[in-house]
Amino acid sequence: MKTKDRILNEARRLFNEQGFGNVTTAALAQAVGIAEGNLWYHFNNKRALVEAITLDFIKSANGRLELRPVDDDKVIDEYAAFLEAFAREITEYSFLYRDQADYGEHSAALLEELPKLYGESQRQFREFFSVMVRTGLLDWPEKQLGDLAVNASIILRYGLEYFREIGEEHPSTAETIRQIFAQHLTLFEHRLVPTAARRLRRAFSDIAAAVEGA
Amino acid sequence: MKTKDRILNEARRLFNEQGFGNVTTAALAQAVGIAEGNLWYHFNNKRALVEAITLDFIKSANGRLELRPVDDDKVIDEYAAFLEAFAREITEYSFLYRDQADYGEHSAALLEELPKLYGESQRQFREFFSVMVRTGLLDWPEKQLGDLAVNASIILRYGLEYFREIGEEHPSTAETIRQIFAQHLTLFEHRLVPTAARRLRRAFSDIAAAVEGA
DNA sequence: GTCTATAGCCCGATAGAC
DNA sequence: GTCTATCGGGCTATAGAC
Repeated sequence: MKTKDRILNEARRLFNEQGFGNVTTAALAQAVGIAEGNLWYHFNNKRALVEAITLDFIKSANGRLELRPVDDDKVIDEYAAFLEAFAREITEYSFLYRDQADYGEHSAALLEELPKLYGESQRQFREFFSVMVRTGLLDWPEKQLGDLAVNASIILRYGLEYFREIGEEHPSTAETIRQIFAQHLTLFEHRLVPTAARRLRRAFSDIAAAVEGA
Repeated sequence: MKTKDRILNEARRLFNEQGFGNVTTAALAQAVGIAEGNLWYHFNNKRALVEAITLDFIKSANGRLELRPVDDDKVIDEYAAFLEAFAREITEYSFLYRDQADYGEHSAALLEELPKLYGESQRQFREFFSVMVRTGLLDWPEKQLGDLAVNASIILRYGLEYFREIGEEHPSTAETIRQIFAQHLTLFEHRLVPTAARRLRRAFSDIAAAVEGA
């Protein structure tokens, strides 16, 4: 891999792990295995790292948004695949949201994209739920699917932080991911046909394993 | 107010607003209206500020935890009062959770207290829901009240951040508070008797107004 | 109890050799 | 494309006058 990409990967990893402000450029250079001055050959300043990672994030999010329900018979599997992509995205780019106060304003590219990303994301959740309702798997008033979509987003978006905060011991990240998926499922599991609920819970284990490998 | 208390209030306000790492002691001293060196007379170092604020937080949280349902006929009003206290606490001490990576380890006092605080907090939610179920206001399986309590905690704890992130324009903090209360209500509103739902929504407006004044 | 002056450190970033 | 050497600046914290 090119040095520039190694820097970006390591920066994203460290920012997520320790917070943007807590990662010194010296530590980043050391982690990459290059001299600190070499960073400034590839990027003008620390802020430019955020801009570059943001571009990757937008690409990743737009790819995830394309995961729509296409086959009614497989909506549960498709939903599970979508959740996996969503969880990956959240874990891989969490510092972009979390540390905004730290690195300052979002890049212009992200500011322009954000409202669309959030709006589309809500619509994406609603679409999956709609298909579940239409195929008789989920019993939920169409009018209230929007609220359910918001609640699901929040649980998935902040679940990792929540379980970290409450300090429960977890054997692995995979186990925590599985836990927030299970938690989001409790939002509507009581209105889901039992076979669908079981299939989702089974799918979550696979997702958790896949995310852990990342 | 004593200088020491003015420092603590201003520090908590600035930390919440800008993040612990982004508040320089020079800026804090200026905001309080004292010389920077004077800070180090009252506190040994920046970290000591966190310890002191933590003690206030523990006191506040333990006070909030005492809000239990006592009168079955007034459980909705009591629940609303509890939510108000919870929202205040979250907004007044949010940096303690959010910026932990920034200021390092929690104080020993908080580390010892945290598991109890979270456990009691879940029990508190469950108790209110239990009374609603017992008095026929809420139709929910007793077994699944724990999940509902977790979901409610997450929505209330991270709702402010979520609505800030998605960048929706809000006329005021009070309006956002009202919005996260309404959002958490959608978790169980469809199983709540209509009169109770209406009373809660009305109570939220009062809460929002009260929090705004803080 | 509050102030001024300043020490000492670490950070992000630059210059220039190779 | 990568390195070493170093700078200016902002930060936390100390010393000591008042």
